[in-house]
Amino acid sequence: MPELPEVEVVRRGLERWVSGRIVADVQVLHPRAVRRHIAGGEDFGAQLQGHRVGLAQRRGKYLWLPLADSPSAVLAHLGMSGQLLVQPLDAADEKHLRIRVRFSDDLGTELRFVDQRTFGGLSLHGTSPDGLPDVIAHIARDPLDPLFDDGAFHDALRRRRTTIKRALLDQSLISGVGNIYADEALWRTRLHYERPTTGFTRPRTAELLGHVREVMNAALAVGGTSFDSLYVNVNGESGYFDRSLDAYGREGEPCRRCGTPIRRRPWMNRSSYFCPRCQRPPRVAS
DNA sequence: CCTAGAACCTGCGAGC
DNA sequence: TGCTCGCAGGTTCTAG
Repeated sequence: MPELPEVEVVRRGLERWVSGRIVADVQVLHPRAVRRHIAGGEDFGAQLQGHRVGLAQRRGKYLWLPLADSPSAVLAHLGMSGQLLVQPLDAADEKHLRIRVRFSDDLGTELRFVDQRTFGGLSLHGTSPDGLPDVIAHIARDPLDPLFDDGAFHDALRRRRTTIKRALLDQSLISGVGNIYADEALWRTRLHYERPTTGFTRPRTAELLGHVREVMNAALAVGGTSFDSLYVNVNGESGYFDRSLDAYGREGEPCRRCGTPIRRRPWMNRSSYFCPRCQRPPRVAS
């Protein structure tokens, strides 16, 4: 489910409720949840035991917990339906509870990875000197990262022979953008999702990036309050979804700029939402 | 090398 | 009621 803003909310929750604690015990309840940990669930738990968790980090939609005393980290991806929850020890197990992590303190809470569709998962990996888990070296910086290079992104965009929404979802070009925020940023920029990237001008790229950042920051501002409790709740519903979306999920509803009904088009096994008047398709679109 | 499409899962709501 | 179909916010592998 989650895109960058939701994952960042989770990261903050982990930093507050999990960082600094020492792992006592790990239970892997579904093998698919650790499939990226090649050595398997037993090994995953054994490797974590006794280690102190460092400050939670994030790049794009990936987040990780460095082990304070080793050059490795627990990498997490929420996939489509993943949640990381901090729950009281005696709370009933969630239906789709996949991994449980207990700590050697008396705070009375544990970390749970819950995931219905099992596209997400946890795994342990070595980290490079800058702290990045080695398996996500190909993931680009995200647009909220101060070191994101707008000029390099523009150049890479023009080099690609593809269309703009595909490029926005390509995590090796720019990370953290998913289907919702792609549609939202494109609506704000008045760009059709099938616009070829080749002809992008510098100002157009700059405008698009500006809107990507705006929509993410807006979502972050709303969702950022939901972790201020005992629970690290990711379950999406940052509150932003219901109220503030201009394009995504609004098929048939009037465009907030021009009143034209928003359209939904099947696209890459999912959907694209756009205003047919504000976001004109390219002339030679297929 | 690059790009487009399928595959990986489970559950929910709509329609018959 | 119960079945099938379409749909869900992601990533990765493979075929061309």
